[in-house]
Amino acid sequence: MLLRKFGNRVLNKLDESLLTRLPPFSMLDRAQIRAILDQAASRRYDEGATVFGEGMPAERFHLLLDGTIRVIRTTPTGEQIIALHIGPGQLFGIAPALARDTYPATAVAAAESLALSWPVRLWPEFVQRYDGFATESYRTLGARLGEMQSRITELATQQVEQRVAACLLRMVNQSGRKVDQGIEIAFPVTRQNISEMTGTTLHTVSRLLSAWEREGIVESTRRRIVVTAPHRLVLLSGPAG
Amino acid sequence: MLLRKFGNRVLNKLDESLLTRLPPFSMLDRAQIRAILDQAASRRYDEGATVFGEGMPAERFHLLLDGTIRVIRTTPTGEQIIALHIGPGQLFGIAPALARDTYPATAVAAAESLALSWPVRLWPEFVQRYDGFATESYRTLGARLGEMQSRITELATQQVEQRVAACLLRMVNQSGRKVDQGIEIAFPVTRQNISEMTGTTLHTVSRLLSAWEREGIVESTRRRIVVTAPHRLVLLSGPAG
DNA sequence: TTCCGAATTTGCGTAAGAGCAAAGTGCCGC
DNA sequence: GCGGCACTTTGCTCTTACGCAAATTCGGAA
Repeated sequence: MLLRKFGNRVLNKLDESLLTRLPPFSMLDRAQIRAILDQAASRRYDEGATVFGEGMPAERFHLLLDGTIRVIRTTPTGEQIIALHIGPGQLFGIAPALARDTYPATAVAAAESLALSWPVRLWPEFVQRYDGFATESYRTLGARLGEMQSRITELATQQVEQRVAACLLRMVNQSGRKVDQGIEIAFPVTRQNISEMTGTTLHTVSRLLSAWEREGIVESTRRRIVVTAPHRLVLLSGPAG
Repeated sequence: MLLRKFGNRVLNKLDESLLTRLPPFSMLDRAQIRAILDQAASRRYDEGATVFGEGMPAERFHLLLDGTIRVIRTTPTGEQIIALHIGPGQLFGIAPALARDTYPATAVAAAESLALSWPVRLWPEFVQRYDGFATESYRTLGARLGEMQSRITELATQQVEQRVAACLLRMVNQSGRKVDQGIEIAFPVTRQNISEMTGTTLHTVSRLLSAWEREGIVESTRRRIVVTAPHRLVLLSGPAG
């Protein structure tokens, strides 16, 4: 894990080559990357730490280097729902891209994480000065929009079992890591979390996971989930899902 | 209704002053507007006509002048779900803004509609040449993203009655027109349509509307809905909704 | 005006999943 | 190594809203 190798203060040469591979910066040359990094602040977040809160003035935009960020919203009655997960290499909190002056959701570190950030005033500058930056950022946004659309469709038409299966698959695809028994979701997830992603209750999720464990589709310990038979989950996630 | 006044071929001076008020063009001067209009194609769509289909190559982006466009998605099993409604003055089908080369959803005229359109290759030009165009477009996109987020939250946490109430209110806000008895939704809506927006069945929607009609909250004829007591719908739509 | 089809209403049985309650179990810090 | 807390499991009941079926009505076209 990056955090262990590099600590949390200084950006060094390796970070540079790392950034070069990330979509938003993939089209830039070394000097440009250097200029961008010089203006960045880097910060480490403990698990559970809040990066920014819903409604707060959007002062900075962020790039996740390592870890996982959960973007959540809270309903008037206090229930939380998880909008999406951010993985390494993704921009987040990009309110300036949408001409917003306040964050529309809360971002919390789902696991120990490392992120860069820049003041929002630099956004237009990046867009103007760095070719491909805008395009790549908006491509990401488009993908995110598409994913949200899929979530809506899912919530509206599928039943709970299918939604939970799809949710596991999504997490596996986005941040699965290969282990002996199958593919492990790379960040801690509770039943409660899954219920907040799929619009159900932790009880129902628990029952489903228990059943799937009996059938050999998943293995789980507390807050860790390993999918041992992804193909069977695909079947469960629905027709042509 | 605009269509009756101007027909469907020629853009005239009145259109110009109309466009000036629309967000994407609000910051431009007369000459710029003229230039933009010169490159536009205008087209009329009958109710039910398809503007573009999901998966089709995105060749043009559109601006709705009059009417209502329904953006829908079809699930593998053939169910339709309505992603959002576009009202006059809004851009739609702006795949180029998200670096997509194919439309992510289908757009159908919910009522007789009039729209301008431009080839996608003009998008970068508009963004570059016309100050504020990009900002305003992305502001719209941000709002749309926020609305989708709300829909997800709603679907995940609220129950059917609240969702349907919220759905009616949303339509009333977006395209309500004042009539004697209250506020009428400006385009034809079936119970089926509402069920496709709220993730329920037409039966349940019908039952709810019947009940609300008995209580004097709405009045409806076939495909037309008038909300007579919006405040009571607000209460029904949930705590602090 | 009459007729047809689409849209709507309503009843009834039922399944899915929520809600409540309570017991169990791993994990972390001390 | 121990205690406590957070997370998990499981049983039971009950409500919601879905699914199916059938009757009804409205509105436009001929």
